[in-house]
Amino acid sequence: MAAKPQKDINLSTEEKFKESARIVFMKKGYAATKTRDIAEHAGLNLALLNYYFRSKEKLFEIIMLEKVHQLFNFIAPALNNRTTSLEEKIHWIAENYMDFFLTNPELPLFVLSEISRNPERFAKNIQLGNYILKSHFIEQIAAVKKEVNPFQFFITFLGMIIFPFIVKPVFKATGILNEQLFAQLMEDRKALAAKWMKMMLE
Amino acid sequence: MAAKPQKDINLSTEEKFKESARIVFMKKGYAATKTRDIAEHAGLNLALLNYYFRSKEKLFEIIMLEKVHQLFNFIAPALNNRTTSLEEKIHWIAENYMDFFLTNPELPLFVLSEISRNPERFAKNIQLGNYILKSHFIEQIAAVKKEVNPFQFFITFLGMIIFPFIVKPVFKATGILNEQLFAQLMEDRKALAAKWMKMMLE
DNA sequence: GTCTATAGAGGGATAGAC
DNA sequence: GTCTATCCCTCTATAGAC
Repeated sequence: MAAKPQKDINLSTEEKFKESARIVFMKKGYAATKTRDIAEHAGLNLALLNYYFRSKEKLFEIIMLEKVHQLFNFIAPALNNRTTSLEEKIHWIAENYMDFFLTNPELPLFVLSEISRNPERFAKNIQLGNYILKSHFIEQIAAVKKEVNPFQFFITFLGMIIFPFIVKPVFKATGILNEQLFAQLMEDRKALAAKWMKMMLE
Repeated sequence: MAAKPQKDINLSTEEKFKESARIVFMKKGYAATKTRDIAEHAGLNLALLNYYFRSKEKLFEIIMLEKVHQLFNFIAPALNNRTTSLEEKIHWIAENYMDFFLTNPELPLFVLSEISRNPERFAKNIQLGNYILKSHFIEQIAAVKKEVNPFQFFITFLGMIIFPFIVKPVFKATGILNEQLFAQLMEDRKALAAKWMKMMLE
């Protein structure tokens, strides 16, 4: 078996910067992040950041775009799988979205707050909106519940999964939650979200 | 009838600063806000900001505390009304929380993102956590659904109401939503959220 | 490619006149 | 209380040696 590549150590300088930028930007957001924070986190010289990325803004755009794509490219395809039934989709989404956010817990609040602070930057993504609105999942929902706007179900289902990750910091600060309890609740929530969603559509 | 007090015009200098600080901090967040932004928005001299509030940090703490209290002091009492049935609470909450956020649409994302960026500042609010966990609403939920942690229902119900306001900027940027459609969806959502919540508890 | 040194702008805060 | 002027530190970005 080949030697496991030593993570971080063998990364190129550029990759080390990006890796640190992901961590620091995600934690502090664009405005509160200093280029020095990123350079120090990476253990690299500050001047190199500008050598590789020209500016803080440019580096941020790279990371942000990457995170937005990571998020939407995971969420969107599941909605458009034309080979699965509505019930199958619901179970798959509840299970896999939850796992995705359990491994990327900071992603939703980061993306949502940065977009809301600077919406112009994302106005180009109009196709994404239609992609979701005209997805197979939405069609299937519309077919079983004609009276209600299917978007209402979609947003509720998404909220069941994502909202806990958004309010976690608050409940942690108030002492209601710790990481272990949260993980357990989210594990249980996979089945609950699927059950509730199906109930809403009956 | 007494003359209506002229809003804004007759405010004290201190109040004018606070009013502008609310708007600018809510829109940009702490880190991206410049004290000059606030002074300009208020049409006042920058030096006066420090005269009245000592520092940007102190002014922010005043606004932030005010917003957190506004949010939690609205949310919490409804949960502890011992004179209403579970069903009555559900209807009241769906209707009135929604109206509250319709008039304060930026509040949730502002409070949630600023707390998650600086959780230490709010570690003192431990009593709030227990206040919610031991609320009459949670007790009533636990009484009808013993198998599931009542917190799961609470977070879902809250998410049904708040989550749409958090993702609104994204869906606006992608062109799915405009303000008018959003308002209509939220109006419909009052009844839907109550119906779904009752369904989950049956 | 990587470093040191520093330019240059921005932004929080204060001194001091009125 | 309110103004002008300005201090001074921080932060982004670049020049230039190696």
